[in-house]
Amino acid sequence: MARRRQSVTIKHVAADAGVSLQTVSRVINNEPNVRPAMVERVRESIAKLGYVPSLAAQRMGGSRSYLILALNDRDRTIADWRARQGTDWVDQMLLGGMLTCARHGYRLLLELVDTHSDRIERELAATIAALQPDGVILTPPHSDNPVIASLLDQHDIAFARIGAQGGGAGIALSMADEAGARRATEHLLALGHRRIGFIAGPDDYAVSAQRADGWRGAMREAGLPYDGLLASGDFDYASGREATLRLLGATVPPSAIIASSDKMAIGALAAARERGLDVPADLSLVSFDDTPIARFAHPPLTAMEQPIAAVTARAVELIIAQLSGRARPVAPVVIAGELMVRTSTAPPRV
Amino acid sequence: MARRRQSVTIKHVAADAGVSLQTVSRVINNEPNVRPAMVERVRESIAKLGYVPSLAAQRMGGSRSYLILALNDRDRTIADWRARQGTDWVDQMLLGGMLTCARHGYRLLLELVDTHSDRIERELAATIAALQPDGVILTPPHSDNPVIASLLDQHDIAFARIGAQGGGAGIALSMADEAGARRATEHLLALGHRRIGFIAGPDDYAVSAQRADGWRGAMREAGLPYDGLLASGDFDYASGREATLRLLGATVPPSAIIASSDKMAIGALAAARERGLDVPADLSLVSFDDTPIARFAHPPLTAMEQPIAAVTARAVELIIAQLSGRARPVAPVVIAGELMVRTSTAPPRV
DNA sequence: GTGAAAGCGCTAACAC
DNA sequence: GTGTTAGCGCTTTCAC
Repeated sequence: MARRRQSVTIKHVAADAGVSLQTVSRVINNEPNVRPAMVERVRESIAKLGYVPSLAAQRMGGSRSYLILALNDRDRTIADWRARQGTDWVDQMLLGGMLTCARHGYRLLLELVDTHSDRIERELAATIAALQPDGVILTPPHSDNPVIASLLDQHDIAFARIGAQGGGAGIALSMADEAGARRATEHLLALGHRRIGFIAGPDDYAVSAQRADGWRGAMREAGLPYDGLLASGDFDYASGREATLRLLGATVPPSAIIASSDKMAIGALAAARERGLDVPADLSLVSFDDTPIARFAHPPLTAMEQPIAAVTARAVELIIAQLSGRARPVAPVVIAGELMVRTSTAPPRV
Repeated sequence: MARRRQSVTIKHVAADAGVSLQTVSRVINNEPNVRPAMVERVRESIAKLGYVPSLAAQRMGGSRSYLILALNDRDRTIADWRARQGTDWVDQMLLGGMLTCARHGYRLLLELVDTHSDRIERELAATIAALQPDGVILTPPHSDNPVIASLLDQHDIAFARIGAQGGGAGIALSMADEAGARRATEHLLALGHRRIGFIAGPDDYAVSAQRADGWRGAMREAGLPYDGLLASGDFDYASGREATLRLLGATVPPSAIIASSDKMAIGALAAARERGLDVPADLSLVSFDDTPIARFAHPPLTAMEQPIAAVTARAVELIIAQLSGRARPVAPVVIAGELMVRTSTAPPRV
């Protein structure tokens, strides 16, 4: 294999414009100390020759790689891809992240890492060594993993934690999960529901507790009891179905249920059907995430949207801002989703 | 910003193992001319120090970047992401491509490029200059773009063309579109249909013609006419609906329709409903792609699967094989999808 | 089989 | 303001 060389390098541009390499470098990086006339001349040469700097060389010379990693849980991501159920978390991240990166001359690279493994530290260290990313975006459940956070901090890599509470290193970005659950609960309360069940997600996801807190808070404020109305699952279909069967088996079953994921809500729908209950006439259902599956369900599910694209876009912007020397926000950045009201919710039977 | 340096470099390993840089390099790259004992010693040092070579430095020194680009159409991809209809082409590419790349020490990077633009050449040249990928995977409609092919060829970059016919540079990989359309048609013929309509895709996609040919071939072999049974769309919902209304407006309308995409099939479903037709009782429907939307439709659609993950995985393997000096396959590599029979197809009314 | 030297394309540090 | 110098971490070439 022949040595693959750049066809047009900074040298060619420097020669063409009759300046030094350094001046060209300064123009490329929008650095000060270049006369406008020079800038102009260099820009012309760049355009004429079609010069584009090599990412690898930029990384080698300087401190930047122009690479931002989107770290997702390997098992869950692959399982979602294989299942082909329309889970579009990754797509929404790419939508928000790639486009925003591109606007700033960065690239977003998706990386899958094994959460539950004790090898995670070694795995991530290897990725960092190989890629030398300028920034990393952590998604649940990685967002709340202290091992990852301290490793990134050690390496002095800017990082964002999506769905995380504030505190600790990194930029915390929240999708207002507690408020969202509150909003969902209030929607049901407004419809006249009094017994509202809640299916929480797994404990290793911080958002699980946040959502449950929102529901509890809204119930409390409405002066309603919530004992025996909480069940929990693992975000997947089967667990949603089972949790629903448990809730419906109570002596006074709920007239509405909020599930912490679309998939659990679909499981809840199935459970309701098994029990001969009509949704929404006998049981109202609200889900979280608003992935395509929620829209395609019958009936279409009322769902709390997760503004993943917007959050990822913001995460990229904040990382790049931090790279440019601006301070990272201390308080968590909150980007709330909307409640998409569809036909799985209705007033309870009287 | 402080200069970001590698924590463990080839130098550290060389020092630890008491050998030269070159010997370490040889071990990393599995090159000959190193005694087994040396290999062993170097491997131990690598493991002990947790050394991982820097991609950027590997690219700078040698000929490889260990990067493979997956080139997708920008507008269509973004539109699909925004629509959130469960289109999972990108996900399936990542599933097949990322995992296979990882297995060989490569990374897959998704890149969106504007197809229709005349700037495509410049845009792609810039991407090549910046990233210096070792390989590129072209997806429709890029697969059939001669400008892209010749540019990659010039730069001596290995590339695969998914959904392309053979001939020309690059590795052609086909999902057996003609055979698939034939298979879909035969399925309907076996059910007893005689008038089978076909909604083709847009002309700039080579697969459009291939699929139409498969349908025509099967009809011809069955001794059936197909005049007035062909309509065409742009792969999207509205065009599928309109094409169906046209086909159903004929004096002797079809009893079955094959749509060249899931979205057009959903449009066809809507059109049938508008005309008061029941699917499958009055009209059988088969779609192409088998994205999640086909499964979630009512009734679930019989669909020709596109084995995108498998094809992408194969494309990565062939590109890496070519990089290692093996010859690229001359004939197109064919990976056929299966016909997923669901409840949108049934015998015609007698 | 192994090592020393040169260079990939770029930027940081420093001189002017 | 601008140019010069010295690397970054690796592979290639060529000598031994």
